[in-house]
Amino acid sequence: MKNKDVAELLEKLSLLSEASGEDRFKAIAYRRPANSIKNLSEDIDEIRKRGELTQIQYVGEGIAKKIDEYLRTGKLEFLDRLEKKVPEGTVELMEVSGIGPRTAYKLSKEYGVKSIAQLRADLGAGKLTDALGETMAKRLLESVEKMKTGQSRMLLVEAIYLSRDLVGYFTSHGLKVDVAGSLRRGRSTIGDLDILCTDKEGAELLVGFPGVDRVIEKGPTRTSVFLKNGVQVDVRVLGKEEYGAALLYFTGSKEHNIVLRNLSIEKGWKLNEYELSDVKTGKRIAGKTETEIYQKLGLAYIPPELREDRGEIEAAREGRLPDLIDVGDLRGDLQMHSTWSDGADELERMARAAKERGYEYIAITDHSFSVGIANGLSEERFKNQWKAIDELNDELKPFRILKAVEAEVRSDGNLDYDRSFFENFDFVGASIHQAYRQSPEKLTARAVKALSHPSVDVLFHPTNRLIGKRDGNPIDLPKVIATARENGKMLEIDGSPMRLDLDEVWARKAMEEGVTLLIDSDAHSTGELENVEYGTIVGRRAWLEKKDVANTMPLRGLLKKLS
DNA sequence: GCCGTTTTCGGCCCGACTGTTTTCAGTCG
Repeated sequence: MKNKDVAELLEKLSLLSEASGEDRFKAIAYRRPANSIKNLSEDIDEIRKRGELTQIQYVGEGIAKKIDEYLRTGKLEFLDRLEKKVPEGTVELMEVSGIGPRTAYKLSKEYGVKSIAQLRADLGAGKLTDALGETMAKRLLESVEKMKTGQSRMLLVEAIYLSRDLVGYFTSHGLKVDVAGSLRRGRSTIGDLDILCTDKEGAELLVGFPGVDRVIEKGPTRTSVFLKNGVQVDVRVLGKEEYGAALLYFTGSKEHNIVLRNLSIEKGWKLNEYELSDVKTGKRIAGKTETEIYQKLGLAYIPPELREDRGEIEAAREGRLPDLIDVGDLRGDLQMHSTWSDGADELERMARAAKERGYEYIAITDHSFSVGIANGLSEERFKNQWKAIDELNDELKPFRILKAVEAEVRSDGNLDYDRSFFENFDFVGASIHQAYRQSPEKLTARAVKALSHPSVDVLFHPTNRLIGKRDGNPIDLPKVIATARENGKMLEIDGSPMRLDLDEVWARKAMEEGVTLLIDSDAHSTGELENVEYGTIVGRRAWLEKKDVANTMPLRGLLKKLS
């Protein structure tokens, strides 16, 4: 799958055209299709082979030709030419927060700064103060130092906890605030937090938040700070009549907003963070609520999780937005661990905590024996575990613990136990943890083989990614999805905050192909049972409805599906 | 470079904040 490479290629073209200072609209023209291509769930090379590249949103003849050349030859002559026009280091310098194309060009061309490392050294030695002025030089030094410490995006779960602290702080001072930005949309990683309020004190109050390290900027309607943990928080103050427009604007995504603005322009209107208004008369058309603005634009209300310019505008216009799944729809959780393998809490505690959450059932999916490091179970130990499960099931009726396993898919695609032994389980999930550095072909073959095993019900965390630590395994997901569909097997959205796997793009693809999904916690302690909340957010971003997710079914229906 | 039920040419999202090249360009979201 070359989609990511092609998207990066276009982003590079975008940065280079920006840096070369020719036409800033060209830069935009390269960036927009990069975004569409990232959201494709089909291999772009397949699209190329059918000669349909120009059907991708924002790809015209020019870009199609470039993509074609790149995919066929692995290079792009145009890129080489463009790179020669721009001084070495320009594009790299633009990665620094506070450096845009003009400053990057100036620094590389006139002051010979060739890299971020050199920028850091030169700034540290005070060499660039003449070029930038004292304030800018100081600011940029802070920027590059911050990059060095590797501060990047937070996990969704970290952002959720941090936002609770912030909201609590404002609430304790009598202010009502809303969190907008990518957190409201539920992205799997969050860069910074955007907080909205109608109270003028809001901007001032942020400065007094105990976690604040430094104020970046402070105006009457907008204040930005860095917290001690490196996270940027922005507070925006708005009037009550503007609040819906502001919420819409600051929730984004940027791409979604741009489409809304273009829609407004078509109608002779203008949309900004204050209102939807008529360009000619200047008269306000809407602004108090998001719903009102969508309505005036001829659209149904679009839930924040869908606002990514992935077809939601058309769906809203045609009245075919999905009725998104809610975490309360889940009646059980089909992946969790106990002290029988690598969990921190005993079977009984997990079961009682799950029952407490209101579940009708859970599956205890302790590891199979080849995952030695996770204390995987032998057949003998499983038999003992089942006795314990039977006793608990008697006690907790009608709540039901399913006898289950997270079965390791070994390097050759085989599972740990004989087929006859697997028949004792109510539910079997297969996972690839070991030997994940195999070739894409081997990894795909393993997943396909596991999904073809008669006892396997689901492939857990199909790509095995760990957000911020390692990319997903390079498996052929379209093939895995097709295999799951053909064999009537399920795929999982693992709610563990570092996994969230499948991600929203592939979960949506699986759903569209008719594959049933599971949303599980993969909890290793009772506290982690809440992971299903994060998994459900991914499910919502994947356009899933209740009917698309098996663990929304009542126990009886689920057992029927599993049999 | 892309796009078009007014357009195949002439547009391309919009505003806040900062620093300072004191009237606006650069950067960001």
